[in-house]
Amino acid sequence: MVRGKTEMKRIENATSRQVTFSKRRNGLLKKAFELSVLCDAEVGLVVFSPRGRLYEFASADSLQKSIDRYKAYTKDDVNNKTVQPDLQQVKADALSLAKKLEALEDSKRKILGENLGGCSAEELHFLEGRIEKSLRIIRGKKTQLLEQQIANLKEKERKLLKDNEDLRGKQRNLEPPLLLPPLNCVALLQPCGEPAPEQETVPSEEDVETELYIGLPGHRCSNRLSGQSK
Amino acid sequence: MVRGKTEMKRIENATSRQVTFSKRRNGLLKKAFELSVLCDAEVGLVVFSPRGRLYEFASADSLQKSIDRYKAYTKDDVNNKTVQPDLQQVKADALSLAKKLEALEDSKRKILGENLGGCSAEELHFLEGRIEKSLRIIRGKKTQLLEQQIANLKEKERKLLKDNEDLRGKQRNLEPPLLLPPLNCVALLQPCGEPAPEQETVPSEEDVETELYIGLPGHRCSNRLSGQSK
DNA sequence: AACTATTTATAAGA
DNA sequence: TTCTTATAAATAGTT
Repeated sequence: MVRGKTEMKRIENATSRQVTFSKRRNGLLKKAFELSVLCDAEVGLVVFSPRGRLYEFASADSLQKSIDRYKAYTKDDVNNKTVQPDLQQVKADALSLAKKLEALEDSKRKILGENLGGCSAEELHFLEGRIEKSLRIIRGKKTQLLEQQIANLKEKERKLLKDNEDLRGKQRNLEPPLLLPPLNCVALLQPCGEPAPEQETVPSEEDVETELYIGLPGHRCSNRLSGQSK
Repeated sequence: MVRGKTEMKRIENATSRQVTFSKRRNGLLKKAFELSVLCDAEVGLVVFSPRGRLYEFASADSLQKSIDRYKAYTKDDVNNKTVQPDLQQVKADALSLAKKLEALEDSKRKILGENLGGCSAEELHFLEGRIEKSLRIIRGKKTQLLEQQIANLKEKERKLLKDNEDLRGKQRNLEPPLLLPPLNCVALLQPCGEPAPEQETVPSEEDVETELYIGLPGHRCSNRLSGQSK
């Protein structure tokens, strides 16, 4: 918000995070209060600091009252207490996971070139090597994938060309040629707008194409028409 | 807050109150979100408009989760002042952590070029860019670090050379010169007495300066000496 | 909803 | 933590 916009992501430095938390928590509580007073709204707010401390605000008599109203509003009271298997174990698990997570996050950040503050030259050198290797692998994979795509496309193209060839062959057998070039302008324009299937033929005469561009600016039926002209 | 501070009391005009409610509600929700992201805090917020409509925000998986945590927190506080999160909470936390961990591990693997099986070409391209950027950052940091080391070493070298020089100077004072080239050199060299090794005497006409350069190749005392020679 | 003059909030530094 | 300060954000009143 100040001295350069702050990125909307977790503040890495623990101290600034704590300071910012204090300030913004106060700001938020204040805003909540103001909203409730100015606009006569009921506001309930809970904030848990990263270290588990609770801060709350309620414009109603109590936060519980707002919670109850919330429950009533969402009309569910899923508040059942089940058995308590060993809590200690689960807590230990969670703690361990949290530690792993933090270590992993740190590692990832370093790999991505963030938060390199405490790195020695050796560490940086190691990272560099690791990342160069990764880059080679990724590029290789990418190239491979793209080549595969290209191969697929070529194969498709080949098939389509073959199909076209076959179709053209059949059509020649069915339709004997009707018209000759100079006359075909009239015949050409008439059928435009009718959804004939895609056909492609080799345009042998230059005048045909020219004729068509002028006749139908913007919606050249050239494919179909030149096809039929044959 | 603008065009004259607004009094902190209910806005009487119903329309302004409604408008202000909209604006400030959004502001409050935004602030709540920012606090949770920037400071890694758990925030739960409910707002009921004067007409009873509900607006809510929760940084946790659900607002219910934050409410539960609130309950657990306050209950513990009442009971024994010890933060003892309930089992459900801890289990949910552990589950959530485990999921995050898995996602992060996967992400890191991909960044390191492992496990690229399911990646699309776009994804690979993105990874590539990300990693190139990282490589640039890391290399930059490394270069910077190495340059710093070099600078430090040079500084040390400079100091050592100076110390040497000083030591040499002192020594000259202690040991009267053994060789007495031209007369004027006697006076000159006395304060600059030298332990033999690098002493060459090539007395010539413009002797003084020449004399000195030769005497201390590389670390000319010329300043001091030539100063004296004047 | 958009604008804009001001007030607030707040990041960084002391 | 608290104060200061420069600057980004929020927003009251207006259109």
